Amino acid sequence: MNRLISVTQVLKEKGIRLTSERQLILRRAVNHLHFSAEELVKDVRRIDASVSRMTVFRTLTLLQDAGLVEKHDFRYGPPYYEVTYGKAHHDHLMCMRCGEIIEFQEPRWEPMQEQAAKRYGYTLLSHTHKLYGLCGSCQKQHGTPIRKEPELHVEEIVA
Amino acid sequence: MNRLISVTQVLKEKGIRLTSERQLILRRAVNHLHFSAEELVKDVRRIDASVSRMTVFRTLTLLQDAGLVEKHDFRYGPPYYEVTYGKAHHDHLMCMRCGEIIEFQEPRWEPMQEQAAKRYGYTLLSHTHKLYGLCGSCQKQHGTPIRKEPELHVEEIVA
DNA sequence: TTTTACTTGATACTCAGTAACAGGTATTCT
DNA sequence: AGAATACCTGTTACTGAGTATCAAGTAAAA
Repeated sequence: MNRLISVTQVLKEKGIRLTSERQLILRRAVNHLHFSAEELVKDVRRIDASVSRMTVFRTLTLLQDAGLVEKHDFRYGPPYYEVTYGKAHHDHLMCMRCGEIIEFQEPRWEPMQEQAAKRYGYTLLSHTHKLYGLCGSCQKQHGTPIRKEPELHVEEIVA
Repeated sequence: MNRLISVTQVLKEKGIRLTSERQLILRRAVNHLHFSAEELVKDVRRIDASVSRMTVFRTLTLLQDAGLVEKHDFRYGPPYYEVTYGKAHHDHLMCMRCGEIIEFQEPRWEPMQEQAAKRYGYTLLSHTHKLYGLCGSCQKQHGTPIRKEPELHVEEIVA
């Protein structure tokens, strides 16, 4: 499992220069599953404070454009990034209380999505599918959820 | 179709004071299908400049908490808000080039989502499902898409 | 009528980036 | 090797989308 090496390989093939800053950023990124941009900045700068915030952001968009990293807007909290290179496409399930994120695959849905898009004359290029709920242990703990939902739903939980 | 009246009804029932500012904001909100916060601010202040940006934001979160308005993070552009009160749940299909947003219903998916969540011990409370692609007329217009996708995908389009 | 609770606008701040630009480092060309 | 070019980086400043604080105003309740 040396994802880092194959990622740098891909960058080289795309003619993207692999500077020491980018190497460090990549090394830190593959080390997290889901991370916010600001988290990555802190993480990188803790190791080498001379790397600027800008470079982290720039590298992040670079990697996104190269299709190696994906950005996910979850409903709660900041956007999360994820190194998707070498991973199969997957959807996300998030616990609204503790914030746990689970990745799951559901390939059966893809033809249906394709079909739905086609109904409106669209060609489908990508999609995001996110489920929100309560994980097993959070279901047991009553009280105010950390990440609030519309009243209606909250009532459902408490009941 | 007087959605405004029933919305204000709901607010009254929830004990939310219906001030003149909130009334104006609501009136403008139901007038748009999808709107960004900043758009709504401009729209409201064009009519009554004494209403502050803050009040618009506060009202927006108020309405979200009451379950009357939903916020959607699309991959391209700012977050969009939508008055969902009185509308059935729906998913979204967005054109990556022109930004058109189509709402569609796919109730057959819901039990499957329920099931996926259950597999991980989760109780499902809500979900977002967004499809991205090119609409009919944008498919014909070659050239650089306005809203860029990872290289891999763009190649697919052009090919 | 007075107290209390809710609303509002002003100001300042945060978080997640983007833009502009000058200086530095690689690459490539000759 | 040296010059020209392209690519990278850090600094500073800015924007967009909000959040936090607070004082003043307004409405509701006691």
